[in-house]
Amino acid sequence: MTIRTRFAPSPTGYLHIGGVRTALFNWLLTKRLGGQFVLRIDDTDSERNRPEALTPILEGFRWLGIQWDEGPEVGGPHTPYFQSGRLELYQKAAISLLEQGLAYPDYMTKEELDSDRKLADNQKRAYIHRGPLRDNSKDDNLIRYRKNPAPIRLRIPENKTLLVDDLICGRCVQDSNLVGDPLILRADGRALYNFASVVDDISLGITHIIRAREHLSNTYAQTVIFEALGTSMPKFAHIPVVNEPKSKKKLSKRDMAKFVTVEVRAKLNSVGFTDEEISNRDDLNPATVAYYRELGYLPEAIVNYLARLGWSLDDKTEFIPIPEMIAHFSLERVNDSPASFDPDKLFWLAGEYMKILPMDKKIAGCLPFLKRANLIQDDPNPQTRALVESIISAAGERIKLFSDIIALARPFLKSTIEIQPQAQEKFLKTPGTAEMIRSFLEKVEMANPFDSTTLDHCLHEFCREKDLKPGKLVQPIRVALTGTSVGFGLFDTFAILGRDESLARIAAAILISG
RNA sequence: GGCCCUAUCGUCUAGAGGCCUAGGACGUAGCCCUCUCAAGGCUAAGACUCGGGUUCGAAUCCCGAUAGGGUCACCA
Repeated sequence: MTIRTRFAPSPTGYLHIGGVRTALFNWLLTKRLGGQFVLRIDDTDSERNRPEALTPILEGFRWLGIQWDEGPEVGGPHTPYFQSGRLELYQKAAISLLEQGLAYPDYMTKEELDSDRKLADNQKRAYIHRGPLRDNSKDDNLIRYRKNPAPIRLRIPENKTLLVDDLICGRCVQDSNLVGDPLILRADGRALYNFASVVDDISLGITHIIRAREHLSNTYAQTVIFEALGTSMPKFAHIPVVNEPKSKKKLSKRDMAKFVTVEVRAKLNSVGFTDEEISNRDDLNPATVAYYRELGYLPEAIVNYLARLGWSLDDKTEFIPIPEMIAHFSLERVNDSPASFDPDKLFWLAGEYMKILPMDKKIAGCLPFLKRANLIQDDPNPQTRALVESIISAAGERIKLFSDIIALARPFLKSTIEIQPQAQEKFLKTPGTAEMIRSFLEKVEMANPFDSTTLDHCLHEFCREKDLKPGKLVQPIRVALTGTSVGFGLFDTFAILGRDESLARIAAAILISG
């Protein structure tokens, strides 16, 4: 029997980092063992459900390369893969439990429940719900329900030890007397997540349920449902949660707004997002995948990073391409304790993947960022493309994120450069600089051909003649050519700019300098 | 509060009783290389939560304390 796993997101409008990791572990195990990975949409809560909120999730997974074998848009033998389209299934299952006396209708009002809960709270004990009809005869319960439909609750058996054999947590036990009777179906026939989830897992033939640790305590009640529905238990693996950076708190979907700090906002601004867009889109947030995509992170880096968050290949390997990951992934090497999300390490990994990215892919990745920054046209002509290529090539390993191209390429794609005030002060305004640049300009004008080798030779010769350290000349020239004191090799810079533009910029700098 | 889970450098981790004077990685600091930056090379600081056992021997097993987290919804 092949394994079947699933990931069941609710359509929230964004793909959460923690969720992706859970999905990834499911996917990796499935690929490793050769089975099907199912995407199922948990949209039972109609209030929260917006159809357009699904697209970002699907797009996110596709971008990451995590392809589902069954689910929305790809279909499969168990269509539909939306819980909203499977309501009948849950209703049937709930009624069948009712008929067997394993569930009962509960006519308690919200007010009654609330006051019971409050009472328990005041007495500092856990509230364990037991509806009045749980021990009533099943026939009578059925008659009452038919006459007057009410919410249906599962009848948790008394004095039993509920057992979850977890692939990661080991054998976990819970006294059934400490588990309240969970609601499984609302009076209007809509199922609740914990019930719908089990019914679907059974109907979809899910063999391994890999999910976040926070679901472990739900699992005890779910084991009762599995048993009541007459199927064998799937294998459970409750993976540790992802914590906030440098924190012991869960990286939660609630309260995500706090991650949009001034630094985050500045990064988003720098790739062209307005403050308005940032506040209107809830996926422009470091807790979502879209954020990293918009900043130009390579998807492979995110997958690699997330896989290593809680899982390790061995005692030293950090860089693990996806095929390798699939070949070696195992639940045995998933850690037992929560892990904090570390943006710094993700950033480093993004750079590592960028280093090995072929040039054509690098160009393809950079172009959209240049367009968004209005540095090139929508449909760049061959000359522009060639220029961009030479810039990317000269930038080398300075590009870690695609968005890095914006700052790096700006001096070459704009006809007028802005000279940074500090750079101007430090490298152009110092005494004697104007004269030095002027005489260097005279020498450079003679350079023929105007290429790296000749210019390199020319500069070193000049420095020897004037008894100058190359650095003393290079920095002012760099500022003259690009407006900043950091950038790529000076001769690459000359070569990209070309003779005329280079000479013009140096001449302009002499005026500023002198 | 009840119940459950977890506990190695700031962070991610290796470690399944002797290979551990605890290894790697990110980050940090310093040095080297160098036309700046990036990359690269070298070096440094930096951890077994605490207390009891078990054992010839414990980061590793057991118990307890402590701390953190999760969960107790007509949310998913």
